[in-house]
Amino acid sequence: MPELPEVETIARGLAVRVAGDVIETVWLGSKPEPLKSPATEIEETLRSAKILNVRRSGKHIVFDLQSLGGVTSAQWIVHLGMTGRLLVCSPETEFTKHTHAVLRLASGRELRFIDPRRFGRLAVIKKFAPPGVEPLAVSPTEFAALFHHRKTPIKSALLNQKLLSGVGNIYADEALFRAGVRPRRRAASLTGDELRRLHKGLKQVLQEAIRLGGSSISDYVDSDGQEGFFQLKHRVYGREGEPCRKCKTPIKRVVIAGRSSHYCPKCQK
DNA sequence: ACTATTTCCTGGATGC
DNA sequence: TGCATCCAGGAAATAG
Repeated sequence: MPELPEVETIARGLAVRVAGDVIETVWLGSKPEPLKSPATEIEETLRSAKILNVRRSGKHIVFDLQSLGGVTSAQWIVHLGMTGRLLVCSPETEFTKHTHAVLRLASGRELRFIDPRRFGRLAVIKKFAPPGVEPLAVSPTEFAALFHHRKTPIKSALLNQKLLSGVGNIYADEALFRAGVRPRRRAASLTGDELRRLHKGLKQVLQEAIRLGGSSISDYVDSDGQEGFFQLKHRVYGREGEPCRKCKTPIKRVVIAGRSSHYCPKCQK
């Protein structure tokens, strides 16, 4: 389940592999396609475009494109959803089920979009702007202001992409543990000190996860097929009933807004 | 303007 | 063993 660190890892890997390459042909699978822009618009924008760069914005992968003559620029936006993958491979590689898009590159390779659960989305746009602020770039003051007067549980607020772009279920739980704050606490009820700890904890957990190549839960792998290792460092996520790494109290799991949330009842207030 | 709930989607895990 | 049911969750849509 790609969140910010996983998307960052994938985007970095893709940048190394396909930046500078040119998209020759575009194939989009039969309906229902996971498209946010009309299929013809995606085809026209991608065909004959040069990939200048690949990067992450929130949970989105942004391909910076330039038309062959260098006349126009555009962006191809890929959201991986839960199970989306972008694979760089040779044309001989066997076609796996749930392949929704195939780009033939001038280098002779293919860039394939595969997504069994079809929560992923493809779009083209002139200039992408994420809905919220970047968790790794936001200042402590800006961060605190996001939660001012919000009655929703802090866990839900962290997941709200209009506030912060890129935080998902794993890293929200992990950041709350590091801050010592329970997920059900109303966002507005957090003290200045708790907000500072949450801001610091979130940044730390995201940066450490990026360093370890993300968390490999279910079938996540990066663009090289490599697994991440951050799942070994999880302190609460997926550890219901297991002892807290700090105080040995069994980790609790509750459901908040339909999302499972994990916390230590002793370390988090 | 917010907040909460439902829906989409498939594969793997679980239960009888 | 086999079949049915449940569960995972990002984000959009819907309801309150």
